[in-house]
Amino acid sequence: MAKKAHPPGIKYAVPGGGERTPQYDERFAEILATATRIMADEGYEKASMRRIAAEAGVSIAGLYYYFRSKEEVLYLIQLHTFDSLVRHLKDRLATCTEKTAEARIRLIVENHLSHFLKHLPELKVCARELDSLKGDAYKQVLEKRREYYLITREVIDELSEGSPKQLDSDMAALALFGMLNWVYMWYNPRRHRDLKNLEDQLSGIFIDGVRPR
Amino acid sequence: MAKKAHPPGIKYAVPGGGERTPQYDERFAEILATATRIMADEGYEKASMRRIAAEAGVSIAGLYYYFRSKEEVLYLIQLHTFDSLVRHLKDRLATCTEKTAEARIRLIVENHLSHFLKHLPELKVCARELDSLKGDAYKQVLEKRREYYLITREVIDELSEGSPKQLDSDMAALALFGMLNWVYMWYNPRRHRDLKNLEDQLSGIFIDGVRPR
DNA sequence: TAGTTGTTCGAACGAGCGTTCGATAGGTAT
DNA sequence: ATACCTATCGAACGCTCGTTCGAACAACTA
Repeated sequence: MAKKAHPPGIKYAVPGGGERTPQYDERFAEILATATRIMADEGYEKASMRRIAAEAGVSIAGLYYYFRSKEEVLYLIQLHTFDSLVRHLKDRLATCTEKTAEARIRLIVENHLSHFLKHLPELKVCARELDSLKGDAYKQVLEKRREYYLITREVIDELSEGSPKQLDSDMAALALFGMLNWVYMWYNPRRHRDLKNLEDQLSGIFIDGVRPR
Repeated sequence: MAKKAHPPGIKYAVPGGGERTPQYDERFAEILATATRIMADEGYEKASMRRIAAEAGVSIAGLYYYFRSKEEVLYLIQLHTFDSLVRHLKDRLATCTEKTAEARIRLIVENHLSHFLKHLPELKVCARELDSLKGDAYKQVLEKRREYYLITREVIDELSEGSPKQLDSDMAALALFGMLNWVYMWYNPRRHRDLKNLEDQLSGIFIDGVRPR
């Protein structure tokens, strides 16, 4: 009968933990990409499993061979995206030769925005649907977000060291994420082709806003 | 029979344009407030007319005596909110004795955040559901948003005058709105009771980030 | 009193939703 | 040839959705 292809024993698949045959993984990734695009366009609630199935070229029942539920689809998008975001950031911070806090902030902004450009629908879904998950799935994603948040706040603390104004590094970090996550509301691939300029503008404002004079 | 209570001749009611009896207006406002709270909690798509009706103490059909459609409810929330936001801002800018650009930016931030505190659900709906409207309704709300945007950008231009760095005032304005509109994602009435501090932190970062040294 | 008008409602309609079930076809191993 | 495993599907279930219809009730007007 073979009804369940989902990895047994764990509630949800984790990145790199549920692989089967290469064909399975490829199809899985294809469908997930389609779902991400539709959820980015329409929002999580409005994106229907029927439409995801149709655009991915699979039947509705076929969809449930790869995913346990609609919520799991959203969970996987968010988990993969934040995981990849954090992993890249750690890599680049580790191999960064520049040791100044300013350079590190620029690296964080650059990492976030280049990820954003490369995975626009993913980041859009993550920014908009942060609160749509519940229970364990929410907590697991929150954990990844928190990791990202803590790394950033630490660099901000370093940057603002010795400043005469009493900067609240929590609020500063949230202000930075606000700038960065709001980008999906106005970013236009044609009008903002110069990614380097976008990075410089945003990190410039933030760094001068936080660093002591 | 008297089926239509909606103001005749215009597609949608405008603020101050569709008034009827005081009782009607009061009930209208009550229901709209309930709808706003639910849409802020659940999101536009997930907020059902049935739940809005139930929590407002009215039947489903009764709801449609006051509103033509669910989309009109969202439209009215956004229109009223942005209208009030812009109107207050203009008032305060006009009666502002301080003439420096810095003081004006602080005023914009203060106006935005105090509005935010006073109308938390409204601002939350506006920030999250900016793209959920279509057609004329979307355009009309966009017009109000644009007015708000232009006022802000002008003050930013003034503030950054004479700066050595080539600041893109469009991006700077969008960065500011990002900071401000993201607040609803992390703001906690208990943890951030000191509104003045929140205002100072955010305007401080932005002003020092934009102003020439 | 009879008629009009503003407000409210129960009940339903048609559509779409997420999800499940049992079956089927092809490949692989015994 | 038989048994099993993977991948896929058509069809349906039960439910909720936004919206509408015709009727009822109260209040005012002629």
